[in-house]
Amino acid sequence: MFKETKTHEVTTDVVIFTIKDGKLKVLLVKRAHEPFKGKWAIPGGFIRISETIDAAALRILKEKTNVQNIYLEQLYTFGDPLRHPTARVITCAYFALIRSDDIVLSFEDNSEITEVQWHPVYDLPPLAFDHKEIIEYSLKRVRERLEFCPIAFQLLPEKFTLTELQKSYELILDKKLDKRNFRKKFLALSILKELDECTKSGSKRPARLYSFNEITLNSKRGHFFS
Amino acid sequence: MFKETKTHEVTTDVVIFTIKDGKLKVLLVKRAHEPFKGKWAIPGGFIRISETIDAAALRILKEKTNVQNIYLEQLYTFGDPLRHPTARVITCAYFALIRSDDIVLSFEDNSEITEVQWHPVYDLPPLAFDHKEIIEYSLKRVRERLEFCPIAFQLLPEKFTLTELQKSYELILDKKLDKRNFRKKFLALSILKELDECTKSGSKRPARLYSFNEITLNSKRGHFFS
DNA sequence: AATATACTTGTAAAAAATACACTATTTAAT
DNA sequence: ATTAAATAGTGTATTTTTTACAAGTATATT
Repeated sequence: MFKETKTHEVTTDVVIFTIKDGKLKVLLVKRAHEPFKGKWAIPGGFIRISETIDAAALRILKEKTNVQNIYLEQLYTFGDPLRHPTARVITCAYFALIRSDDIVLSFEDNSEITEVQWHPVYDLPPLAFDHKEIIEYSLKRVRERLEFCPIAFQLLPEKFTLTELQKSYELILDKKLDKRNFRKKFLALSILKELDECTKSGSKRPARLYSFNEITLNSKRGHFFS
Repeated sequence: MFKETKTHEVTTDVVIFTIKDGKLKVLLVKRAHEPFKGKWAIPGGFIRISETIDAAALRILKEKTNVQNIYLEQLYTFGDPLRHPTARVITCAYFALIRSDDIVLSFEDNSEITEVQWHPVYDLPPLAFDHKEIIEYSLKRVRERLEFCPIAFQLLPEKFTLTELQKSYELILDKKLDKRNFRKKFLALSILKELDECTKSGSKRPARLYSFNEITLNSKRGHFFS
């Protein structure tokens, strides 16, 4: 199919999750050019020759969201020769979790992209390349991580209620959890700091606010220790 | 450090584990050329332009061990620009578990390699590139897998005793396990088939032989279901 | 004051993990 | 034939973890 002399191109694609409007969403960009012109895709780009892969993924993330210092983990490297219709492109995929609040989506005008937007992960448009598979696999990985490591806090604001925390778990795992058991388990982990504040009662009974203690995330297959 | 026009090279390296002489070992090759001439390294090679990454890893594995149909899982992609002293080489690392018995190590004469040998994983020689890190990370991953998935059977012969199975766990986890609890847990999993045979008493009391029921391994982050 | 809504809390049962010591079968030596 | 040495095999009690499950509390609205 390809001449053996042709070289590989190496990219990184970043699946960026957030919670917004009570839904779990991923960031997608609309492609300006062929292949897959007009189709939605995960943000990505070429890895520069003197840049680590992590740095490339961070750069992509920052270009689109202007966010730094977030949880970013290498997911898997996808390299089927047929994944790109006209070239051999190996992509090292990452996933990230961010709070969507204080984020302004952006893209350079002269770019490969005509739009940037959050899409509900359980209701995605048709995607370019193998990006559907990459997102599904990301979701699987995030769920695995959640079992061992409270990475969901990356999706929450600094101060949050236990109900919000539980909701983020439910969105990711896509199932209901028992409220009392959830709270019991989390409080036992002693990674939560109970604050002296409550929600300013948007309505109804105010809820206690919590924040996370500093925890150490090891981003290369992040397990955590408090 | 590199001109941005220079292209990446993409390789795959495979950490191959086995149990031999009562020790957990990895397969290393001695490099014939610079860089790291004469140093031991994990077997690896370039990914061909129309080959999947999995296929490339299998090819490397087969070249050195002539083994096929074994557990092979993508580990991580290492891409520090400084990991190779003179080029930008991104490597997609895999690990594999094989039985060393019926294996004849081999390498082509006109090759990059002057020797192929098993080395105890807890007593490694100095290694080329970042291969020490890659092996350490493999070991971490194998241990993680072992918690959920009895991949250790890949290291055992067709028929084995429970003591041999336990020993393989102890070698990988590098700690002693309780004999009764180990047996209880494994028998409860009902993935073992008790055979009507016993060891032909090399000495002492003969031990019951078992084999594994067919289990499905999902090699892309293999979990298993019996 | 009554009502609606979301917040908070505890206990009992089941399941899983752990700790722990003796008997059984064989070979080799006397 | 008896004994010693080596490895195989087995069960129970305790602790820990997970699960299931329902009623009272604080605030805002009417």
